[in-house]
Amino acid sequence: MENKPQRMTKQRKIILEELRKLTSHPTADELYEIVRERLPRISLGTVYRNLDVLSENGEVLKLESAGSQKRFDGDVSSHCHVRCVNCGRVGDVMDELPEPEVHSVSAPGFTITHGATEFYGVCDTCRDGDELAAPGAHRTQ
Amino acid sequence: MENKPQRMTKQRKIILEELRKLTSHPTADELYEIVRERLPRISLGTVYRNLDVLSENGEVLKLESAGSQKRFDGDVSSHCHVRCVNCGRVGDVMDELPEPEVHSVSAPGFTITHGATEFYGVCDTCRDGDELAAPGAHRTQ
DNA sequence: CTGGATGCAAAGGTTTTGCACGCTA
DNA sequence: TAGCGTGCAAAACCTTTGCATCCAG
Repeated sequence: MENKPQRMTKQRKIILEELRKLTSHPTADELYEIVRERLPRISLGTVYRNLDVLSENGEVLKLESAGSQKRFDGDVSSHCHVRCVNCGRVGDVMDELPEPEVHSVSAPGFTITHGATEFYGVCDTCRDGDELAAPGAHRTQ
Repeated sequence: MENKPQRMTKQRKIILEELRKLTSHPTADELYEIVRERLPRISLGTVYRNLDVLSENGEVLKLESAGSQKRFDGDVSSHCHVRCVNCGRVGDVMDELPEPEVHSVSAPGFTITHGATEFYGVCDTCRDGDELAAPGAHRTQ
């Protein structure tokens, strides 16, 4: 799970570059749109395949904890995330927090390997009330 | 987000009852199969619709943090979860943990409202190596 | 050269939705 | 009785995959 990818293709290189430029934790198709400006003929499938490979190699983070649509993070260093409960956008938490103590907790039927602290809230775009600016948003209630 | 549902139909009542009986944090279709034993003519769409209503009313928990398929929890009291990184199953952590301190953290562009500690690991079924018993599982590597 | 990677498009899995009818309050 | 809720099926949505071709090493 930490072995380097076999081939560094143009596509893989540019996907990685663009993801690392961003702090926005894009979804696969958001990244696809961005990469497409440099590689107009790239396909969405290629973006998905590369994000898979890169996350298995530990070069990017696949944020499972992000609701329906997966999001990706080019910053692999240990840090916490906030998620907008309205639109799903993910942000970085600036402060360093201690990793949850794994050895002190028990869960029947599970072998716990690690823990994470996650935050929830509302992003500025959603707080300011414009539903249009929140992609795929539908007001909760 | 905390108003009671307008009507307590047979379907809604039984869905809630069955979910509260379980500690397994089922997916919508797992719950559908269970409820179907009591209401053979119920539809999957109804299960989804009711889980939405019930979670908006705070009667059940919708566990967004569960990868591709969503899971639901009939136990609304504050407790932490473990997630199997192999098959996605969710379990309860027995120990009480302090809620992360929200006021001490900052995230640009976000208004943080609450935090949660989440754990990851492997469930017994996956540890024991039988891929067949893990629904939809595919070994990571 | 060779086998991993790509583009394309189709398939797959999960969740949502339109519609006519049913049933709770 | 009014109008929310239901069953059914189709649609929508996100992600994965098969295949012929391409290209990095």
